[in-house]
Amino acid sequence: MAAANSKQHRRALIQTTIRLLRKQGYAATGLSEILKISKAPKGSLYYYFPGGKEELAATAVTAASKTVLETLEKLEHTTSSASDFISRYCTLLIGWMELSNYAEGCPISTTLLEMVPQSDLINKAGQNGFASWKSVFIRIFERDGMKAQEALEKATFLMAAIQGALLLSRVEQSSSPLKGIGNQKSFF
Amino acid sequence: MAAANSKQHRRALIQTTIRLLRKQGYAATGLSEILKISKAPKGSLYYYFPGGKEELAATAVTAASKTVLETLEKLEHTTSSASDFISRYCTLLIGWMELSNYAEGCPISTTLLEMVPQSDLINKAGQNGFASWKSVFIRIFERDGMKAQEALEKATFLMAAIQGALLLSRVEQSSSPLKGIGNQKSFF
Amino acid sequence: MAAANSKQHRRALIQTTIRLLRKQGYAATGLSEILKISKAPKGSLYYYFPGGKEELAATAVTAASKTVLETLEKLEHTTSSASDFISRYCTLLIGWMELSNYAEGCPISTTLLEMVPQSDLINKAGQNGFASWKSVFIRIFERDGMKAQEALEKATFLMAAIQGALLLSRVEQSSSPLKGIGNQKSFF
Amino acid sequence: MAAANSKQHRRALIQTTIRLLRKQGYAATGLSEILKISKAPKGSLYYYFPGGKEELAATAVTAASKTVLETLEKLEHTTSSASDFISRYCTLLIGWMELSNYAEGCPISTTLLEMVPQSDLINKAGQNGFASWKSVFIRIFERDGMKAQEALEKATFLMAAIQGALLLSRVEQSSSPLKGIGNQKSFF
DNA sequence: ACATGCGGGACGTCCCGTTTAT
DNA sequence: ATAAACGGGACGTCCCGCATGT
Repeated sequence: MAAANSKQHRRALIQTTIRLLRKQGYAATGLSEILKISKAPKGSLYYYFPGGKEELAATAVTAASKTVLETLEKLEHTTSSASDFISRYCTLLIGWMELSNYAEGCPISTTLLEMVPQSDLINKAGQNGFASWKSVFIRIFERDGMKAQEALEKATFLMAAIQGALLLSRVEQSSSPLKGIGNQKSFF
Repeated sequence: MAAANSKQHRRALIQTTIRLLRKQGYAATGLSEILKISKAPKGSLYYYFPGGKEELAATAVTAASKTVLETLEKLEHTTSSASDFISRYCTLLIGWMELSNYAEGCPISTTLLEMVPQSDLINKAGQNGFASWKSVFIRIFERDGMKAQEALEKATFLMAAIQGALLLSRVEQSSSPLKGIGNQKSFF
Repeated sequence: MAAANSKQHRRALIQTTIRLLRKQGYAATGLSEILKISKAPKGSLYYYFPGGKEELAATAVTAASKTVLETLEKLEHTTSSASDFISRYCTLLIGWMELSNYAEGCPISTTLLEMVPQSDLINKAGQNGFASWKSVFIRIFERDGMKAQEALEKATFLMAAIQGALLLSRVEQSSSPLKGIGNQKSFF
Repeated sequence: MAAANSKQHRRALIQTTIRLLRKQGYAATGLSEILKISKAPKGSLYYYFPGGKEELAATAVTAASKTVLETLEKLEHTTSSASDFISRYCTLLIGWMELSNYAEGCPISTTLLEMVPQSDLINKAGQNGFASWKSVFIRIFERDGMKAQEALEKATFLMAAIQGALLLSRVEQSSSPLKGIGNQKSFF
């Protein structure tokens, strides 16, 4: 029954791509590797993503961003202060990093660093993703009574610190950079 | 006389690799591309770097790290407070980012994100590089009278913030994340 | 109402195929290219031509041959001598070649050279086409009072000369081979 | 011993390509097919022909042209009149066509028809080949006492007739078009 | 009758990173 | 210290089934 798993291949393709991009980045991830793991036929890939690897990757970046966004929003609704939000988010990240042996950090940053100068499509996807996360951060700070301008600055700063900590954490194989953010009183 | 430009080829190879890794990362950088730009003969590459691409890249990472370290040390000696150091460093980074149209951020982070799970050699080179930079940051904070433990934490945090800001800056094509760090009073 | 442009897609498919085969030959002409240009849906192709690409090409060869035949017959009826016929035909061909910048010669010879050893269908279509043209040539010579046997030989020779001249004309990007035939007194 | 068959692979590649181009044309001939038959490693192809398929094909066209040229020159030196030359050449061609079951005509015309509008390299190779053959034809006619201008015209005409006859011969699976040229008194 | 969505795998070409032999 | 030669795999995309509409 072909219709049954109609868009199943498409989904599998995207999910597999998200995983591989997170681990290896764009260039190191072969289409054939994606195909093998996702068990999707090559023809489907070309059918769903006529733009080939680039389009698939951009779609994966968008999808991964959305997943992160959902986590952030859930956290937004289950915490009451920015301080609480930050420390709980860091705890979450630390858990993931340790679980994956510091192999899986931000799902999109590797790909973005590689591809921003080379693919508008992926660049756009990344910008949108980052912007959507930042919106949550901004709301968090505003909820604490901060003014718009200051909240924006703090949010940007927080995003940078987290991204950087994930990067360092990966390279140093240690969660201490992330711990540093959780403890930091710097944001208030 | 081949001996004249004896190690010239080696140098050219490394410098070219640094440039390309910074822009495109590891996987996207072809050996043939390096060869063409550096004008080194193909045989030389394997003569100087028997470990092939991986060894060349690790060497490039180390060399690039050293260049950054020298910049940091120079800054260390021409500033008197951590606050001054940070703001001047950010100004420097902003200048470079704007000059390169946000294309050239940290010279090694892209490569590290790609290769840490796959190459011990490169991973080590990156860890050493990061550690050497961090040492400077620690000294900066200690010079301000901070205690060792606190200086370490601040230094780690600062590194994360800068790395993250460079990343965001590249993706968003804007220097505002870097500006945020310069203005931030968060480190004190 | 689908029936309105019922066979329109079929026609478009054939006409597009004729054009592409003339320019690029069989193998270089992709089904997807034909589909895109003709704006016919993929399903239609296999509905009208269950034999796929081969059948479509054979149909196109037949159709193109018929168009040429009609030109020849018109010329047959508007000229009175073989000599006149030949020179007017060459003038016609020269005009087309120059107009298309020597890109469009015989509409079927490229395809035939490629496919004769590989497709009976296309081979047959080509043989029929050539035979139909030759009939006109024969009649032309007989009209001049030539005997059947001699007319056949002259017709074959004339066909060869024209085909060869079109080929040379294409390669040399010059109409001089065709001019040579027009001036030739060789056929009498 | 790799050095022994140093350029052997190169030679094999070219010879195989000549054969396949003659039979199937350019587009239908796959690089992998060439590789398999010639038993040359894939890397060698790229090494000897950095321009890929196009360069290989152009080289093959040139080589094939030269072989034909040598045949023509040998014939030039073993015949005394143009008439003799033509009839002996046609006899030769007829023999080859019948031997190969009308599968192998002019070694380069199929490729040229396909590629002239698409590859300058191949176009040039073909033009040079054709020109070199024509030179022989011209000398043949001049040797008979013909004036330069007339010899040129006759030579062009003869080339066209032969090329066309080979084409027809292939399509009609019969050597009669070639026989027609041999018998023809048209050239004098 | 006609059209389409979706799927399937085979190659095609390019080029990469690497040894072997000077 | 370098040239010559190698083999593997990347990505693209091609031509073609079967389902399913309408």
